[in-house]
Amino acid sequence: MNAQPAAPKPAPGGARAARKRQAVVRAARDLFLREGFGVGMDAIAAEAGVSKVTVYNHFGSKEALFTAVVAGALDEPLHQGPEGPDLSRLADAEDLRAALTDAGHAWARAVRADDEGRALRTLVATELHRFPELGRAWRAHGPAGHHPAVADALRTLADRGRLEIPDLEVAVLQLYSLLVFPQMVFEQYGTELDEDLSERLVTDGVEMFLRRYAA
Amino acid sequence: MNAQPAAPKPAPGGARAARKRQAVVRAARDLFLREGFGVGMDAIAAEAGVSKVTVYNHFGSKEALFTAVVAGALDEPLHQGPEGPDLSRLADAEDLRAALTDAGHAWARAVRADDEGRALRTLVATELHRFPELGRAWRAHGPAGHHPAVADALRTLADRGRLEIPDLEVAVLQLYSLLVFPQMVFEQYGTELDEDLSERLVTDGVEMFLRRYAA
DNA sequence: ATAACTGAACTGTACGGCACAGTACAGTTG
DNA sequence: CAACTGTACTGTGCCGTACAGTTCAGTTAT
Repeated sequence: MNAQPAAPKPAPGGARAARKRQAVVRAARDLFLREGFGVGMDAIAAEAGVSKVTVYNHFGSKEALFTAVVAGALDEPLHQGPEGPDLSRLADAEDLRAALTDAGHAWARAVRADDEGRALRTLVATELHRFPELGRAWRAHGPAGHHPAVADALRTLADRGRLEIPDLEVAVLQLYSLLVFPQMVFEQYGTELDEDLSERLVTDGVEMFLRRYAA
Repeated sequence: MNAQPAAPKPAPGGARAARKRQAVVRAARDLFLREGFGVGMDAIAAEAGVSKVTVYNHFGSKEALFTAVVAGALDEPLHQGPEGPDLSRLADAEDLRAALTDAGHAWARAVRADDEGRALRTLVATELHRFPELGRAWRAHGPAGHHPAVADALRTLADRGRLEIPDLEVAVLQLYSLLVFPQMVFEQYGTELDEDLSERLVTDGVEMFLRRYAA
């Protein structure tokens, strides 16, 4: 007698199973990001080098596969921010201007190089109304996710008397606005911000920020 | 003898035809924006109160309908910027800070209220690889579209000695970065920027801009 | 002017073809 | 023995078209 009469599906377990499952996840993520939710399951199975039945043995339906894969991609720390290390150095930097400029360039490069990030953003933005469950991970992936780390760095800088920040929340957003948002917005419009302009934006953005908040 | 043996389809002309056509366009735009390209032609025809054949008599295929409707929506001046008028006043304003703040609030409100604009952005961003023809209108709809007007306003202000702007292109982008981009980015992530924070962002953004560029 | 005529545009339904989600099953691999 | 494969199958949904009948706008005839 099954204690759970509505036993949906037992997910396969084992060494091979794990390998196949990972192959499916990778293929599904790539294709979903490139083609959107409209991609066929046959294509995913083929890309993964796997039978379609195997896909259905691991994930019970297309929607389950989609949410699992996308939620997983959103939670990967890679997309949360490969620019973490710079922040710890920022609070202790001697030359604050140089440190900020370096951080800005790192951010700009990260945003520009992150093709998967852009695809992920547009994909979730379009399918969000069909998969509301993704909302949580989605908002965590947004700018509010990086928020605390930058806020900490700025706060310690203010505590040490190197900056004078009346409204911390605003200052954090302004830093983002000057250094990363232009990259993100233009990237969404497919217009590549050329190297030179990007350079000028970062250095001048740092200048602007320091003129406002330097003690 | 038809001089054009490959006569594709003559689009219907006349008073009634124009009405029906407009009904189709409206319905298609609404449904495409709400549901994406996946919406069925039957649904569009039903929403327009029109037979499906009529749709195919006007636009020959689903893709043609899509490109026509979306390109039309992109070209509508409404989405190009309902904030035009403020710019002409900006150059002549006595109280520059107040004028900039007003303009910022107007922009913020416009971006926030423009649900169709957001839907349009995500829709085109997702389907752009399948309809490359939209690229032109798409980029014109982006921030580079408003660009010239703002650049003119800032240039005249600089010519009159009220601002000191070494790099006009950067200054324009910074103004956008501080006043509009935060709204756009958060809006894309579904996170509503609350009223108070938005207010502080605008006033403080203007402060920052003026401290950098005021003569 | 009113009635009859005319042709283009529109309607409703039904259908062909195709792609795709999900399943069944018999056989294979580790 | 559990997981995987390959193929073939069902069912469904949707694009695009065919066809037979109806509405509409304008022109001509009376």
